[in-house]
Amino acid sequence: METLWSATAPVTARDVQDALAGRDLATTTVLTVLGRLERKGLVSREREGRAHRYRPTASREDHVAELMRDALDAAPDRGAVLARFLGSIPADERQSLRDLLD
Amino acid sequence: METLWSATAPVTARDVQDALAGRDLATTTVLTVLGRLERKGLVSREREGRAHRYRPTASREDHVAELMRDALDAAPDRGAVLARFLGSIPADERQSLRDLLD
DNA sequence: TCACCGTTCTACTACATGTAGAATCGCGGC
DNA sequence: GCCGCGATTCTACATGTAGTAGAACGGTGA
Repeated sequence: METLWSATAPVTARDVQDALAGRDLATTTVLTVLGRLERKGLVSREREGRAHRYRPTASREDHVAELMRDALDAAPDRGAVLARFLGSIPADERQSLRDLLD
Repeated sequence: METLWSATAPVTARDVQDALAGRDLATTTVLTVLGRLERKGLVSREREGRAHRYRPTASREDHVAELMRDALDAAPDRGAVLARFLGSIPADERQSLRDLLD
């Protein structure tokens, strides 16, 4: 996912493999993982000639925000969770939140 | 974890088993799970006679808040995540956040 | 037509989780 | 002093997911 998110345009499996050259992965490994990510709805793909181009279905930021909401949804007392969450982040981020809320 | 969080006082394995009577679990099953939760630091226990009493190490709210932070920490652009997060929760919760920030 | 690239199918390892039997350990009653 | 019984520990099996990759297949350009 990091590779897809870092790319500015939809990438091919080959691109991903090249981007992860340090890990020396087989082509099929990359394809398998991309296929699983597609099954999970994290990426979509479109045919381009013989190959496919893969793109994330959501930005990294949207994805993380969704994870945060999923966590929040797991608690009955959402207000209490939010209070504790606010208490656990740096003060300057609390300020950012204030700004964002205006 | 839900059972432990719902309890007002530390509980024994037997208590958990009774609370989950609908699932008809073997005693050892409950003990195994409690042991694994302890290994992961989610519960602590103290001896009481022949048995142990288990308690969550964090409240459900603290736990969920921590999950939210863990998610947030996975993103490079925290501000962007927070912005999207705010946009994805109900308006009245945004208001709660404003109140909490004061 | 044939080699090759990308894809699909299948498979193996490692690990987490849900479940539970077998073995053990210690305390209260006889 | 010994025994039974409840609580614990150890071990084990099934299932699901993630990481990895080989084998087989299908279309396209030379």
